[in-house]
Amino acid sequence: MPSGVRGRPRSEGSRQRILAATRDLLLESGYDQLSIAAIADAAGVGRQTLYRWWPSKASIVAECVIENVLPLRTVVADPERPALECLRAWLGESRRRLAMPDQLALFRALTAAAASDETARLRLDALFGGAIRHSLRSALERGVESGELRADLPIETVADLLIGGMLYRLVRADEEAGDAVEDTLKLLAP
Amino acid sequence: MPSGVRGRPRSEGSRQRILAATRDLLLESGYDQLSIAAIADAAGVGRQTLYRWWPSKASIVAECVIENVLPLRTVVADPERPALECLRAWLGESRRRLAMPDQLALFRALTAAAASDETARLRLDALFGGAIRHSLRSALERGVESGELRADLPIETVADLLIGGMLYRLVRADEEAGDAVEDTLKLLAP
Amino acid sequence: MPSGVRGRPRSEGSRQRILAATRDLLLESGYDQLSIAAIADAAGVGRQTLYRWWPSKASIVAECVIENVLPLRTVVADPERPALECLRAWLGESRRRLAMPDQLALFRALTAAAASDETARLRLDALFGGAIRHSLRSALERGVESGELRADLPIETVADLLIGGMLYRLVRADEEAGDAVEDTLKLLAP
Amino acid sequence: MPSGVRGRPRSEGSRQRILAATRDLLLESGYDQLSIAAIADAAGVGRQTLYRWWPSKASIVAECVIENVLPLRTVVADPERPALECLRAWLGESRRRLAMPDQLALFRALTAAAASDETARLRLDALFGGAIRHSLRSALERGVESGELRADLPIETVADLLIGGMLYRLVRADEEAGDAVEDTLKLLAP
DNA sequence: GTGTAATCGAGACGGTACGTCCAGTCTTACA
DNA sequence: TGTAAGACTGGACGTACCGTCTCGATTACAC
Repeated sequence: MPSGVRGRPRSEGSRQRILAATRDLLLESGYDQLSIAAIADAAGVGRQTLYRWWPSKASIVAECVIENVLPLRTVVADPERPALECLRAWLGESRRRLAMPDQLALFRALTAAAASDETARLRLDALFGGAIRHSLRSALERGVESGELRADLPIETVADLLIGGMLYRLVRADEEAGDAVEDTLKLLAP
Repeated sequence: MPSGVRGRPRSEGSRQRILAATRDLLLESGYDQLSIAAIADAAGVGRQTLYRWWPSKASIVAECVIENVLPLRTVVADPERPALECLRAWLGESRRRLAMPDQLALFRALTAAAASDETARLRLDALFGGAIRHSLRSALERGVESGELRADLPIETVADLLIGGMLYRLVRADEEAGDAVEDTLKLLAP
Repeated sequence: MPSGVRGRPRSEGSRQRILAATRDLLLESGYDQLSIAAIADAAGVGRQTLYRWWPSKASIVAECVIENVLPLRTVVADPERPALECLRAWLGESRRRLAMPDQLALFRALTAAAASDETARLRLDALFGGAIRHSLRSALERGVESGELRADLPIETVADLLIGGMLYRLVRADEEAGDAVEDTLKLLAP
Repeated sequence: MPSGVRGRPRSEGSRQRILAATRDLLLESGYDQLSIAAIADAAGVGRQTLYRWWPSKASIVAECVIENVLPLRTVVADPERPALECLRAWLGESRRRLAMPDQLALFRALTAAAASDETARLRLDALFGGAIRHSLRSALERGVESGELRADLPIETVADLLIGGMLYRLVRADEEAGDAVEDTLKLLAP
């Protein structure tokens, strides 16, 4: 019974080293300064190996995110805890992350990647529109059911607004004033 | 009494031609394809003139926005009309713009610029955090006063969420479902 | 047993085209007008290929000479003919060459290159101090042995003076008077 | 009755400062690195002032030589001393100068200027073909008259060879062996 | 074992854009 | 009018990457 695979197989070690090198360089110097040649050199890998497997710089970065190589473990709402508490935790934790220079730079890099490259946009949207939006949505639904949140809450729209609010902080230059977390929750309360 | 100004003054004509050329090229081919050399050539200007006055490509783009060279005339809430109507108009018009490929590409370019360049971030934030936020805030305030909106509305936070909601659409890959405009307004209603 | 050679080998064709293009441009417009970008364009070669293999414009010119790409085939003393006749031929031919505008411009370019660039100086000296000086020296030695020239002739010094005399003509502005060839030979006669 | 000269007269101070600055920069970094903008800045002079009075970089350098701003005081044969002694002094002193790195660099700069620029060639030839050649010629003539040198010495040709011998040392890369001074004199002896 | 085939590292290739430097000109205010 | 200052268009410089290509070497499967 013949196998369908001929020739030397793809090197998993190289792939891992490429993702690790991308992560390091991205955290060091940001998305714009990241070059494919530098990734290849840092990973000890031929340049063609990168071009063979990824169509663009942005998609390598996106794969780093998907593979959890980049420290982007998003706060996922815990289905056991009350909805309001979940949302408060997500809002607060997100804000804390964006106050850390490393994480801020990283998120900005991802935003730049998504804004300029179609492939990266698709992959990143799969993450944010998938994992994050789903967990937010479920927390909102639980809140509505339990009466913690307004009964007429437009779930989809609110989830979009919450994620957008995070995003807006990335491209803002100044610091935010006031207790945005509680203000946001007030909006959702009955 | 000697004047403090020596030497040939900066050419306003060159500056205008640079901004116009930047606008044209940006709308044609997008932010990533935009090169400083191409701007200089299209403007009939020496390359050094660009480097003399702007620190980066992104900041030229930002100045285009500030100077209203780019067609970004934001919908400013009309202080004569009812607040709710103003907000509805702003939300609807913003969504319509982002449905137009040209405008979408342009906004994405600006987002990429803001995400990757400090100078551009400062300039763009002055616009969005200035003109747009201010008009949204005043509309929200009028709405609270007139009773059209909830009395306990956290103005600042809501303005951030509304702008963020717009921004999130830029980096999303898929289409939005539902009547987001009315859903958003429902959130703010008493 | 692994070979020590890795990567794509240097393209001999590109090297040849670069030297040919340098020759053409040099004969057309002179050394000062010669630019690396123009060579690269004329040779249909990337600019980096030039910088990869040559440290300076002058050393490319020098390599042209070494490779006999430039029409510098020096008059080499024929060991069969009498020494005096050889020297007379070399002196006369050299003078005739420097009377031709093309050859004069070319020699001036080489002199400028040697005067301003260390690499070029080394390479050109290998030519003049090698081929030309060697042939002159052997002619002088034959002349001394056969009695055509003074027995006490300081060979090295005379060779230097003869080459120097040629060189001096390059940087002189006015025309030379008198029969310099015969005068020079008279100096060397017994 | 008004003078025939209108407007502000040429500033002699500026001219002096320009020549001084040219000398300093030339001795520092060589002819190729010398730029008109740098001269103007170092001299505290407007760039236009340079272009108004000199046609090229090389001609400024040439004027430095003519004005003895550059330390090129050539050994002029002393008419009181015996001819042979004069020539020996000139040959030795010239060789000593070319052994000093500063002087060598300076002479090379002048050679490069003469080889690449018509104006500089004319001006420098006026110096070497004027002052130096004249003094050499008169020393040779005295030597012939006094019997110190060969009676049939071709004065012009020998002067050319002596200057050329010096010149050749400029563009040579290696060191010279042997006692070239005495060898040269031997050639001229009866 | 002995092909056959695809991947690997390395690195040169033709190009594009960068940001700097300088050339030579032009336009101010001042002397 | 000459001068210092300094902005202007234009263009070469040398560097950094891009995406492609061409090597020898490696590593699997198929025969």
